[in-house]
Amino acid sequence: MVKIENSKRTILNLAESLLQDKGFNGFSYAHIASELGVKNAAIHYHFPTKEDLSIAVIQRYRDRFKLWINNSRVKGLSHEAKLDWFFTIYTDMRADKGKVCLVGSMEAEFNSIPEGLQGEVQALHKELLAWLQSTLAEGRDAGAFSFKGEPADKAAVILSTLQGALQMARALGTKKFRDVIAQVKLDLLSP
Amino acid sequence: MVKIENSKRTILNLAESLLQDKGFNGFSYAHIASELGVKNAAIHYHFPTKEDLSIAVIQRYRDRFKLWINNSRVKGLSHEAKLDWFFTIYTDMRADKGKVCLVGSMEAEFNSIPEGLQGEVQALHKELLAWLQSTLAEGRDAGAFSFKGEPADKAAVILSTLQGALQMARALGTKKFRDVIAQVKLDLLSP
DNA sequence: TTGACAACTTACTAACTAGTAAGTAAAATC
DNA sequence: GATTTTACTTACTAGTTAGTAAGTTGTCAA
Repeated sequence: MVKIENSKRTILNLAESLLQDKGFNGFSYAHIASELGVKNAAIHYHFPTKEDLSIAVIQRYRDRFKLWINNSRVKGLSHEAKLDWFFTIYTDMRADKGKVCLVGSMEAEFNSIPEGLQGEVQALHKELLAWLQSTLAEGRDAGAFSFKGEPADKAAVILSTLQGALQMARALGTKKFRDVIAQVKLDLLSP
Repeated sequence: MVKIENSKRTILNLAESLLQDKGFNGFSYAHIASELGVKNAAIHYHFPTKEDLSIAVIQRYRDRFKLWINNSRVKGLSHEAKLDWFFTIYTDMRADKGKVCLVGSMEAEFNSIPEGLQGEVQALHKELLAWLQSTLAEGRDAGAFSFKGEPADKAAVILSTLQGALQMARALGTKKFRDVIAQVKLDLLSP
């Protein structure tokens, strides 16, 4: 018996990576198992079903995001720096083998993923939106951002843009992605 | 032999619908065949491989879009009405069983679709961007739109937003989608 | 030292996948 | 009226899928 340390975490890492790379219908237990050098059944031992595994990936991501935004390092940033921090989450994904955000990946195949997973995706999307909304609201009140309309709507626009731009970059390249980020900031920062 | 009139077109319609609903990895020849009341092999007769079929769907969509934008009905519209026409393409998709745009669907699973299909998706995305870019440029020159930066970048932002918003709507509902459209227009139309 | 448990492997199933080859019947062409 | 072509069906293959059941082995606690 070859022991892999922290199997559960390693499986989650690989599953997250595959979800962002190929989507729910594009990856299999065989992919994970072969990459890990174990048999399919070993994955089923830790996560009985594909739904269980995918849900665990999203839940871990939700926990991680919650930790980040409650961390004093992020809380202490200026309004503009908070926004930049959020954007780096997406630029980092793009830099990491052209990954796409989990939410976008799973919403694109929303109608062919299990119900429990749909619920997790919905919850994550709401949490991302909520943070961005309040960050935009506070930033505008403080004079750091300039935009018309409701912070909730502007947050939905910006999050949709980031999600779409990561996908666009797969066909049209990273330069296009960077241009989008720059344009979003231009729209938001100058008066 | 039960004859289906215009089989080829009917198959393309169904395949397009399935691609927008479940994505490339989420649909099979069996889905199409059963919906059509024929056997799998009948689909293979018209489109030998899944790649052939998917490419044909995108090519037809590209032709359709080219026809639309060269049609005098669209060419004769005001700048604002042109933008509204473009937005209705997406609101219609949302209204039609929560479909997602072809480009977004296939870019989300870009790394697990055939190469030839990737090329078609890329070509379609470029064509959509090109039209939107020139529409934005002309509209701003004429004083109908107001935005900072390059039309090419603003077009990439708006297209990414629409693409992301259709996906977002699957988890968060149609109201959120309409809010995004309204916000994009607010950002673009008022001075 | 024993026995329980964790973390696997082996071996399997049933369903589904894309794709093929050969046959058939109606319709169009000659 | 004969022949070819079109649009299928039947029957199949080889590979992949998620998932299960039973057996194995190293580790650790009592």
